[in-house]
Amino acid sequence: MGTNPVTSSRFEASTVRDVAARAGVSASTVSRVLGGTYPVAEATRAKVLRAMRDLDYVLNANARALGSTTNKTVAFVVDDVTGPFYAHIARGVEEQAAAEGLLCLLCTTHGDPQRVLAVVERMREQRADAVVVVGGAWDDKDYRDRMDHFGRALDKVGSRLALIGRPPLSRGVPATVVEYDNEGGAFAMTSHLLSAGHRRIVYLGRVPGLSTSSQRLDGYRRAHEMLDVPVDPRLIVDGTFSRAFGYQGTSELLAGGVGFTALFAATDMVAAGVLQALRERGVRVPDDVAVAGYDDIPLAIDVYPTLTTVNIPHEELGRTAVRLALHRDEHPESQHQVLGTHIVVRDSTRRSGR
Amino acid sequence: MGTNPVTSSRFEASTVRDVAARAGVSASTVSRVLGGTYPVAEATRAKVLRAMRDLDYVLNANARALGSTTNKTVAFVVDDVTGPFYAHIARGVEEQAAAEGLLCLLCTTHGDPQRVLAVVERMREQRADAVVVVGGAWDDKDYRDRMDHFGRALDKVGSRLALIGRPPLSRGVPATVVEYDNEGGAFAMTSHLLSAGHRRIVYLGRVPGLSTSSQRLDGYRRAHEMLDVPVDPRLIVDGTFSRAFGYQGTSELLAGGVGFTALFAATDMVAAGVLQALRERGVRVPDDVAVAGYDDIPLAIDVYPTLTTVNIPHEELGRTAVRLALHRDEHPESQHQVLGTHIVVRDSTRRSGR
DNA sequence: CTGAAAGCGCTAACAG
DNA sequence: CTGTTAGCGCTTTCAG
Repeated sequence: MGTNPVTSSRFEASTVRDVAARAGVSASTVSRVLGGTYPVAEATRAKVLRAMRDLDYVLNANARALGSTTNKTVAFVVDDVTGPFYAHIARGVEEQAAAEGLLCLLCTTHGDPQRVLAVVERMREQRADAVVVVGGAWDDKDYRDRMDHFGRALDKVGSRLALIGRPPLSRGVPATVVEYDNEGGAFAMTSHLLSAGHRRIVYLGRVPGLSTSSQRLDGYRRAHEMLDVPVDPRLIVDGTFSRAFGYQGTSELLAGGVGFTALFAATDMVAAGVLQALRERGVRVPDDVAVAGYDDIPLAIDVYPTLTTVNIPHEELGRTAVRLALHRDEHPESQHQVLGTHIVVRDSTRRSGR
Repeated sequence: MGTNPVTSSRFEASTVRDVAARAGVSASTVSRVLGGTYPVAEATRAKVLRAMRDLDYVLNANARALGSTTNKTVAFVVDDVTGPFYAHIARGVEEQAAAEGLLCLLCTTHGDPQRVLAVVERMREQRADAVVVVGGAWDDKDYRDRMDHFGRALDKVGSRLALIGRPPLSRGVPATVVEYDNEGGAFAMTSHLLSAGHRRIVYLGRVPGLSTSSQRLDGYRRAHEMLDVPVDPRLIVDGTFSRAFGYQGTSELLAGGVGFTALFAATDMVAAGVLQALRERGVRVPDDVAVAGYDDIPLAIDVYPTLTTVNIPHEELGRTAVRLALHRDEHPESQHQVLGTHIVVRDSTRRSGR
């Protein structure tokens, strides 16, 4: 019974045929007990199982996938796994994939469109069951044409493009789209700020041409219109979704002399930079300036003060995208969904006095 | 040239044979231009390439993998992608895999040993080139036996077990191990605290039986011995690597009346909880209590005050593990490496006055 | 340089 | 219930 010491030579792995021979049955029978989905005499099955054990038989997934149309995998394509925003979506994707018995391939693109192309091509070769793409979408024609192409290309090999947090593609392009209510979240947050009496609210980190950004800004604007509060254009500051920009943008804002009592950061990461900049300049939050973020990543409760922000159902986005994409034939009508967002009020907008 | 509108029926994907027929050559020739690694007349190659384009030919990775021994994938097995600690290692793994032309499979186990077993089995079926496992290792025999088994089992199908941040397996078990200097980092940090004059340093979040934990505690102890500073056993507090424990453990400590001037948290996450608890009780950091963490995750610069911690080369761990595992035949001797750690001093231990 | 033929390991009709 | 017979799509000798 004792395991053999140190025998790490490269053995030929045993195959169905080897198992069949040892069990004294045919290869098909072995295949049948492997599949489990076919009647096999209990005695025979036992013999086969035993032979498998003895030979340490390992199924060859490639051989199985060949012949079938699917590879039992879903691909998750993202700029960078390192961002908490993406990491949580990744978890949802992985969990749903696992629940459906599929493996999850992780592909990063580092924002390089060229790499996205390569990745999609690679996934076609892999015959991935679904390809989930998440990350900012640019509102230009080139971009949409390319995504349209991906949708069709994947469909052609029986795979499926699934988009998270991006606007839908052209009509008729086969793809699954799961969005979250970007505009609504921004509207709710801005209303929260306005109803606390703020009249000069900075929107920090607009990224022209990025769908996520325009939607959030739309919400910001609509809330102002609702209450007939004019928006000073100088309050809307262009930038990027980064901590560094949050810091720098805030510093410049303070130096620039544009007055404001609240600051709505484009993302929580931006807000983290904002808080640091304010702290260094002795601006108190929320007493001097209220601060809000967007995304509700774990960081939001670790910064000081804890951050009021818009919650996005990260994991559910991932799970839903995978589920819809895999079961597209059963629910062809619900291939475009918009999940809800809601604000979470914490200390960065909660005023003690005044 | 206009793309055809909306034709999303399921076509039979074309095969090498289809391409061959259209190009007026044999399947082998097509295969040869696919491989690229064989002389083909320029004219022929052009014809073939053209036929591929016309037919939108897509290689079938499964068919290719069958026949060859490898699937061109490395698997990354982790408790939970969501933790920044793991996310950064994942990035290293993914990057190195991509650099070597391999795909990266993401598998999560949620700390369930049963799932690890299932995952490893699944990876054997996939014929993954390497299986990278990261996360705490338990110092018991059962655990080691199981990992030994995995190492051998993977080896048998031509794959490779790669461990990150875990102690090596039994002698002779084929596996790649990349550790980081846990003990050294803790030693350096504790020395830093001791040399600042602290004599009562809490170690918060010891997890009995977890290799990472014992190594860190060893470093803590060695630093004390070095300076002949006795360690009050009450200063070493058992717990878990979580934010929640950091908060709760600190609260109890403050209530318990055990005096201390510095607190070394087992991880940055724990430290985040510590800082919150201290702040709520009005204990000033670093003036009343200095706080240090371990891991140097991005969070460390977002908490207030910024956290002094031990840096771990996350990405390099991932990259190195993949590189070593894949090239094990070229460098059989260097299959166990220990990467360095170093402390990063920030505000949580930087005293202004006194 | 190119074609014909055989086979990777498994599954899926068809017959028994 | 079980064995036989064909492939799945690609690579790879082995001959031209």
